[in-house]
Amino acid sequence: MSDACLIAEVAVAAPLKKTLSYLVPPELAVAARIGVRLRVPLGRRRAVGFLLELSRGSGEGLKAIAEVLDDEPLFPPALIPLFRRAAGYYLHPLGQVIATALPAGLSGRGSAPPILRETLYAPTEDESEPPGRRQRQILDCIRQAKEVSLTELRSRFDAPHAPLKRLLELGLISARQQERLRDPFLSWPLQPETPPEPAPAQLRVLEQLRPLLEQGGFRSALLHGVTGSGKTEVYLRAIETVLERGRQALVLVPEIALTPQLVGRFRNRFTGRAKISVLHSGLSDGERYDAWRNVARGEADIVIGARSAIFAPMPEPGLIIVDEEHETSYKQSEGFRYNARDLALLRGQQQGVPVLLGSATPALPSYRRALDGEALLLHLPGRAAGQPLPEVELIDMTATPFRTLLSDPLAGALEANLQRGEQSLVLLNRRGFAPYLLCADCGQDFRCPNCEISLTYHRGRLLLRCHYCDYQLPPPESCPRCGGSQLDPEGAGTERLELELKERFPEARLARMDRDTTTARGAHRRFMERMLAGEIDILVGTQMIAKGHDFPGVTLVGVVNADATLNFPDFRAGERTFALLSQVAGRAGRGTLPGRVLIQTYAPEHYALQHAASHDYAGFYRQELALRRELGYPPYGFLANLVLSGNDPQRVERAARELAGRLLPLPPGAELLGPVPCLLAKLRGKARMQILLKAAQRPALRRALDRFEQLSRPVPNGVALAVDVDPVDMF
DNA sequence: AGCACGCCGACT
DNA sequence: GTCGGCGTGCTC
Ligand SMILES: [Zn+2]
Ligand SMILES: [Zn+2]
Repeated sequence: MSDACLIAEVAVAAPLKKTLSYLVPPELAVAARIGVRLRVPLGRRRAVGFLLELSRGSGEGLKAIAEVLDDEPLFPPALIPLFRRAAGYYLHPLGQVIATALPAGLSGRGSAPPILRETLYAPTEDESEPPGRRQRQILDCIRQAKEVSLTELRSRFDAPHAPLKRLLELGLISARQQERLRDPFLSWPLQPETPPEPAPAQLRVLEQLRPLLEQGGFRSALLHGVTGSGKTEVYLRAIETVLERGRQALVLVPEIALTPQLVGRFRNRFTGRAKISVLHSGLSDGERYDAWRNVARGEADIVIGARSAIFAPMPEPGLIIVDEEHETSYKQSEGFRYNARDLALLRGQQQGVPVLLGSATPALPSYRRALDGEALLLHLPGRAAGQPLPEVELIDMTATPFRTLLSDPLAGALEANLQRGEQSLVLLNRRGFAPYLLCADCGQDFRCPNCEISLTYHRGRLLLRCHYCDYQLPPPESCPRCGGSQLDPEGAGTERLELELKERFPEARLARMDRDTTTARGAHRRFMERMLAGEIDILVGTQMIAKGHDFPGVTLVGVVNADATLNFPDFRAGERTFALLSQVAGRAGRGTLPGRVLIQTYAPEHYALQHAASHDYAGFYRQELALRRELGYPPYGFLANLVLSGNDPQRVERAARELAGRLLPLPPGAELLGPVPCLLAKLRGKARMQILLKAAQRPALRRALDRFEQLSRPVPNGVALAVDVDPVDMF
C-alpha cells in the first residue's frame, strides 16, 4: 500500500449518493485546500465539486482534479459535519447541499464585482425656492440631508429624474459621482444610541440566559414574548456577552423582516465596536460573494441573514439566534428542503454553541421541546413599555348578508378612527382584485393551463394571473364559451378591498401594501416612512403588514377574513391562523392606548380564534398540542412527503403506485398514506402525486426513509422525485 | 442528473 | 433488416 499520492474526497454538485475520490496532481497540491471548489472529470463530463477531506494513498484507478476554482476556502472544515448531517437528514445529495448552502452565483470564477458609480446631490448656496411642488419636495429632502444619493432619492420619490434635472439647471443643487456603497443596508443613517435600561422582565430573562452564554456549549432556549415585548433588546445584550468572549454571533431573521431598519438597530448598538455583515438576497452575486468571504475570514463579528445564512462560515460562533422561529420561510421549499431553524439547533449541537429561538407564537415542535425540558423556556410577559394588550373582538359574519366585505362594526370602527385622525390596518390575506372571474351567463371560469387553478383577476394591471406560475393573460372582452359579455369578479382580494374602502371613506388616505405594490426597490421603506409621517390613514394589505413591519401609530386593526387561513386543508391551519392573528393584533396600540382589533369570521367559535382573541397563548398551545397528539401530527408525529412529478400524468400516477408498493411493508411504527394527487395536482405544467410517510417516533420515520433510500431507482425516467422531510406545507 | 449500454416493437 | 423506445447501471 503506497502513500505516494495526495487524495481528495470530493462532493460533486450532482445527485450522487456518495462522495468521490480524486487524485490531487502535484502542481495543485498547494491550492487544493479543504473548502475550495474544484472542477473534476465525471464520466465524460466535467462537474464542479467541493473538497471535503485530504488523505494519502496509492491513487490507483482515480482520476485527477482538473482545476482548483478558489484561492481561499469558501467554508471552514467545521461546517462539513453539518453539511453531511443535513444531507443525510433531508435525503439530499451532499454536493447539492453544499451548492445550496454557498452564496448563489458561484458557478463562474470568483471575480470581484464591478465597481458601481453613483450620483450624489447636494444643495448649493442658492436658497431660493423652485416652482414645482415635486421639485420643492425633492429639494427639501436634499437640503435636509446635506447630501443624498440617487438610489436614496429613487427610494423616496417616484421618477425623480426630471425634477432633479430641473433643479440642476436652476443651480439649486449640485451633483457629483462617487463609488457606490456596496451594500444598501449600510446606507441607512446611523444613530449611535445609549442602550436603554433593560426592563425587569428582560433582566430576568438575561439572567437565565447568562450561564448558556458564558459557559458556551450547546444549549437551546425558547424566548416567548409578544410583539413589542423587547425580544430584540434581549438579543442585543446576549450578543454583547458573546462578543466579549471573542466569539461571533449569527442572527437569522425571516427574509421579510431583513430590512435596513432591523439591521440599523444592530448597527446603532454596536457601531465602532463590532463588525456586522448582512447576507441578503438584495446583494449582487459579487457582493454576496465578498460578504461571504469576509465572514469566512473572521472579519465579521455579527452576521445577520435570512434562511441560507445558517451556513454562514464564521470561524468561531458563540451564539445562534433564530428570530420569529415559527416562520415557515425558514423552510426551503425546493431542492434541498432544509429548515434553517432546525439546522440552527443541529449546528449548535455540532459546534457546541447555544441557540436562542425567539417568537411571539412559537412553532409547536419548539414549544414541545421547551415543555419537555430540552430547551429553556423564557417568557417576556406583556409589552415592554407596559402597554396594555389590544382588545380583540370577533365579528360573527354569519349574521351579515352574504358577500359583505366590511361588517358594520368594522366599518364603524374605521370611521371612528378616521374621525380621531388615528391610523388603521386592514388585513386581507389575498392579493389581486378577485380570486375568480366568472361569466354571468354560463358560469365559465378562467384557469391556468399549467396549474389548473383559478386565475386571479388583477384590476390594476388588467390581467388574469396565476399565483403559482408566471402565466398571465389580459381578461377577454367576452366569455370564450358562450360569448356572454358580462364577466364578474367573484370573491375579494386586497385591490377590491381598497376600492371598497375608497368608496366608503372617500376622504381617507388609503394605501395598499402587498407583493404587487412592493416589488420596487425601497418600496417597503417608502410605505414605512409614509405611515410614520402620518400620510396614510388606512393601510390595506396581505400578511405582509402583519409581519416584519412595525407601524407604531396604529390603533385599529381589522382582519377581513380570518377563515381564509383557517380553512386551509392542512393540519397547521389552526396554528397559522393563531400566529397570524396574534401578530397582526400586536400591531395595534400606541403609547398607552391599547388599540383595538376586529376579526371578521364565519367560525367565531373556533378555538384558534377564541384563544387569539383572549391572548391566551398557553390555552391555545394546550389545546393544539392535545389535538396533534390525538391525530399523530407534529410534534407528536413525524412526517416526510415524497412528491413525484412529471409531464405525463399517467406515468407519474403509475410511478407513485409502484413506489408505494415497493416501500411496503414499512418498518414497524411507520405508516404510508397515499399515493394521492397533490393539492396542486398540476403545477407549472407537471402532474404531481404524493406519498406521505408518518411515524409516531422520529427513529421509525428514519427507518422508513432508510428503506426508501435503499431502493435502487425509486422512480423511472421522466418522473422526478422530491423528498420533503418535516414538510411545512403539503402542496 | 446525465450518459452509456442493451434489449424488444414497428417502420423505411 | 435497423431506429428508437426506455429499463438499468455508473459516475472516483
Ligand atoms: Zn359564458
Ligand atoms: Zn400556473
